[in-house]
Amino acid sequence: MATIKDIARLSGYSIGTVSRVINHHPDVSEKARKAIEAVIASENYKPNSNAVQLKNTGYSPVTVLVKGSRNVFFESILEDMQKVFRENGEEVSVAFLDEDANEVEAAIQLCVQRRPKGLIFLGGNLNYFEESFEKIEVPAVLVTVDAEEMPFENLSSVTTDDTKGARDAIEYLVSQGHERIGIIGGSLDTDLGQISDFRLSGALEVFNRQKMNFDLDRDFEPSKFSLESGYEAARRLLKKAPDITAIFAIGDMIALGAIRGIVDSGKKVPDDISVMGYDGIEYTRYAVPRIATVRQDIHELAVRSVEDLLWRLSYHRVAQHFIIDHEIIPGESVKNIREEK
Amino acid sequence: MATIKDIARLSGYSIGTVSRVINHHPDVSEKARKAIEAVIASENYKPNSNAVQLKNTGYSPVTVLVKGSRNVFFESILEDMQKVFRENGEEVSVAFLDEDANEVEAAIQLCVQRRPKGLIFLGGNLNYFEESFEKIEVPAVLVTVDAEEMPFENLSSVTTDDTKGARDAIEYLVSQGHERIGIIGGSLDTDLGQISDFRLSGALEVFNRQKMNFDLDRDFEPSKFSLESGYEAARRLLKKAPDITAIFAIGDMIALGAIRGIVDSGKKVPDDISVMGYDGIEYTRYAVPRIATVRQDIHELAVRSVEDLLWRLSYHRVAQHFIIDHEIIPGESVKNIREEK
DNA sequence: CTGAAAGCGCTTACAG
DNA sequence: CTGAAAGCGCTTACAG
Repeated sequence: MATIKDIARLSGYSIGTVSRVINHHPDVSEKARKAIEAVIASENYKPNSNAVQLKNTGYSPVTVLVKGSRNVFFESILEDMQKVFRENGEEVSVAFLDEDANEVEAAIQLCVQRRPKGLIFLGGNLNYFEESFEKIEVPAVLVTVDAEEMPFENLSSVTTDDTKGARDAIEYLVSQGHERIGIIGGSLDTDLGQISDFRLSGALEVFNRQKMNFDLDRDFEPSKFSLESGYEAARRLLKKAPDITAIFAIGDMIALGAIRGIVDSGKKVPDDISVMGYDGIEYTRYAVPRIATVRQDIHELAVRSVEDLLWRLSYHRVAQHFIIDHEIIPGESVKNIREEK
Repeated sequence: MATIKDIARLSGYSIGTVSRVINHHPDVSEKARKAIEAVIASENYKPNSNAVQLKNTGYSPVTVLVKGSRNVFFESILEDMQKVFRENGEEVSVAFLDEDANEVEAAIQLCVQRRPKGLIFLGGNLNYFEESFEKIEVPAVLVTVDAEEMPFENLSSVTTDDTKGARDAIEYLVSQGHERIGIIGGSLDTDLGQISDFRLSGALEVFNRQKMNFDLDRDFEPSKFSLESGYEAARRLLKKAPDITAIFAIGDMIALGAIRGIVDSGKKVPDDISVMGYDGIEYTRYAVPRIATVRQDIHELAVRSVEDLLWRLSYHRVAQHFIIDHEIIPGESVKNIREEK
């Protein structure tokens, strides 16, 4: 494996000069540059990144911390992020965490060991950030949770407005004539810190404002963002609240599991129960029935996050907080029951 | 950020001794070990991995190269792999490639730049391996494609028998009374090198052996492993071959897309058209209808691959080739049309 | 514009 | 059992 020394020897220049052409320093003669580039090409030489990083104050590539490894929505964003990194010639490293891991502690560990030059959190819990993000010094972006209220100068965030998205979802169901609506997803025993908390609270807002009949004990079932969990939750919910006409699942994976749960309870979607999801993963457009959902702009979430980080890596920009649009996508899974009444 | 120098200074020992306790060398006095470990703990010190790797002949963590970034089946395997790595205290790095990228060239690049100590290929094309795998010197495992025939001593493989799996799938459809079967997935214009090629050829074997009515031009449609591609392929296939009673989609994602395509063509699954998938991703068990598929043992694929690599990293074992079981999972998406005749 | 030299944080023979 | 020193592959002032 060729090293910088080999290139120096072969080209007849010193390793210092070789290093300069590698790093595109201006102070190199055209002649030297040409000669050295030729040798680099013929040897198929690439700098050993360990050595490079050791010198460059020890910075390794940006790391994306993905919270929840079977999360199709996150995976879609991740895919787009990688494209943007690639286009900009930046390496990325990806680490997957459990859905209920403490991502900030994991990031601190990672900073100590590998010294990434930047971090992207795909999913996160604000409570963990509040507790210990101060120990992180590199530029970071929190994606899908708003960090505007956090007092950190090195933490940007890119999100949709989950509270409003959930409000819109419930209002959409109401507009279709639904008055008894159940909710699946998230949990009640956490402080306001995660996506699910915001979506839940948005939904509750509408119920309160419109003085709708909604009882947390009866009309709500907690669920993780998984098919299995959505399935079980739907079955439990139907037993507790047999009179609901619609279910708002706060994630599309939950909605998919819920639909199977509803069917296995002997009911039909949407004839007996309408189902609305959240996120807008690709599969909602192919399911039978097609699933109504709150679509987030996945591409925009990815591009904004990566570009913000890249800018801050190169220039001393301050962290920013972006809100990305969402949109209600009607679908076959929600029935308009207005006329029936 | 504490360095080994700080630990040496604080503990009163030399950096050499500190290094020895970090790496669990035997030749350290109990007293020194205790003292140094205490300082390490109190400083929350972790070795800078760039420096470590620079020295250790420059080896960075194992890298998993995932071919196709929206591949739910691969993602499930990846998840299990990460668990096994974690249990064994090994770091992993993940890189995603396009479905039709040349994974071997990508790996060569990666070896030059980052010097991973081992590689796992999640998906791959044997033709690329044949062309250039010889340039790779670290231990590697190819997962989901059999490399038994390849002449490489540092390449293990862990697969199911895709040819046989496809044979079993077709035989299952035949046992349910289907005689006119269409196939979606893969392509015709490649040499035998990828998963899709093996599955396709397994299916064709049965058609030939049983002298069934099957015409590649009429009864086959190429497709990538995606919802969209499966959808389009199913619609085209139904136009060309309106008399088929079943479709074998050589991947579950293709099957899911195909079902929507069938429905949008005005037909019902399974009443008009039965659909059989391949892989056994979680969602097949939650879809409506539940999807009949060839289930691969995802957990076993993951565990075998990682354990084989870890063994070979520590001991000079030779590469091995494992065949993992598969099993036909009946499902609501396939109708038994025997009695109808 | 170029080279010689110091140093990034670590490991590992080599002495003792 | 321990320390001093060389060296991994690179970058970057410092001279010239």
